[in-house]
Amino acid sequence: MANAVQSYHHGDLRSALIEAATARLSEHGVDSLSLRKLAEDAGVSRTAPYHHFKDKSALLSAIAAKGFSDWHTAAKRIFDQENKTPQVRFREFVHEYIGYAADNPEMYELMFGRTIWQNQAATSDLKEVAFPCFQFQVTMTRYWQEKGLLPNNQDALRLAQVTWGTLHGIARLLIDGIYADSSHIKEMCDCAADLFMQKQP
Amino acid sequence: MANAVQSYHHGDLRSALIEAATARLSEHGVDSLSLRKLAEDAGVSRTAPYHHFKDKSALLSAIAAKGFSDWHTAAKRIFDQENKTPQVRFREFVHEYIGYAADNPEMYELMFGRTIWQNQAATSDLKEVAFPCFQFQVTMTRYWQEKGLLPNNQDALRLAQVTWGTLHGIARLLIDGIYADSSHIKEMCDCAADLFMQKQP
DNA sequence: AGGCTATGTTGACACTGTCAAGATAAAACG
DNA sequence: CGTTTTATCTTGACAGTGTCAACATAGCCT
Repeated sequence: MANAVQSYHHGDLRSALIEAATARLSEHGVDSLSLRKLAEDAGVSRTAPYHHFKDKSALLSAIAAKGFSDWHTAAKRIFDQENKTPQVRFREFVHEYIGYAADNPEMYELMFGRTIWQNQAATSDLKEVAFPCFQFQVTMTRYWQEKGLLPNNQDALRLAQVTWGTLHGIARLLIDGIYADSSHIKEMCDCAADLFMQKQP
Repeated sequence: MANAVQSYHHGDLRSALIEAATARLSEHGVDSLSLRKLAEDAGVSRTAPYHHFKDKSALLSAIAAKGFSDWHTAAKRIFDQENKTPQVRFREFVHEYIGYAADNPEMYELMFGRTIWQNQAATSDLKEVAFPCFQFQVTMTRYWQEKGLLPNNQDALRLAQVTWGTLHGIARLLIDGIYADSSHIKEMCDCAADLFMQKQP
């Protein structure tokens, strides 16, 4: 029953809420996301969402989970291009990562912001999607180490945390508009890639 | 009149608010900071703070400004130690930066979080303190380039954004508890420092 | 048919930031 | 000194928010 319009039971409120929230998120930001408004958008009463999500944080986690899943597949797509050299793919990955963050600032903020992670507030649901995503970063790092792009004498996990940290940090500086503006994204990405690959062209 | 206790006029409400807010910040986090509670703590009515701060964001900016000022002097202190080699100082700086963030997570979150920066919400007051702080990062980067620690063929600003981005990113991953926990801080710092200095010991 | 469960509703509560209007003290000025 | 201006603080009010409790409805299972 996907199209019930005016019945007592909505039919698929959970999906409707996530969809409305995702739309509102990218337009007005995570701070303007209120359960009550979302409920109104979906045409239900204020407390209806509580039958589908434990609380607001759980709704946000569900949205973020979708984001992680999407990003994970995007990352894999870049990483698996076998017709390109590891160097090229590495550089592409850097650009794509920052690009994703710059193009979806509110989603990125939600996914990697404290809102859903602090105080062990993360749903187990969320963790199940996010952790493989994090883990993939380590897998890629190990590969880049094997290919000689990154120093081989460092622990892969540690190195992954640092390289990812770099991308994460640049992304956040850009998103929050702190001493970095979006007109220099490409230069920053190349600078970071060069720095890591220890190859100054 | 610094010690008026029960008079109609508080005497130095502005300072009292900042002090109370700073204390509450490090204990309960920025999210639990409410103007009303702060006012109550200071023994004044709910709307009294509005005669000293345009709005909540202005109060937060004032606190952050203090944080930037403190950090700036700390950074200068490390950078100016002439009895140590640039290498040692660079490594120390990395450790100090992450250490500061790890020791004052809520303050760091406030200073470098979107709360006070988004939507051009930053007070000019705040900018005046924060920008020299950012600028100092560039100055240091240029110095490290001259000393051969960092690649000399990169634009100093760009390189500063990347190196600072790295520290910022690691700090945030740690603070938000995303795939990095505080028991490996030192290893992560050394890994980052090694990566930058292109010196694998 | 009857009951269980999922889902939706209204009412209520305790919060929040912020504005408007009035009260009071201190400072400035004649 | 008195008066007026200004800075500060107060109460009242409003529109929001997340969330709980109690109740209503509809669909599904036996």
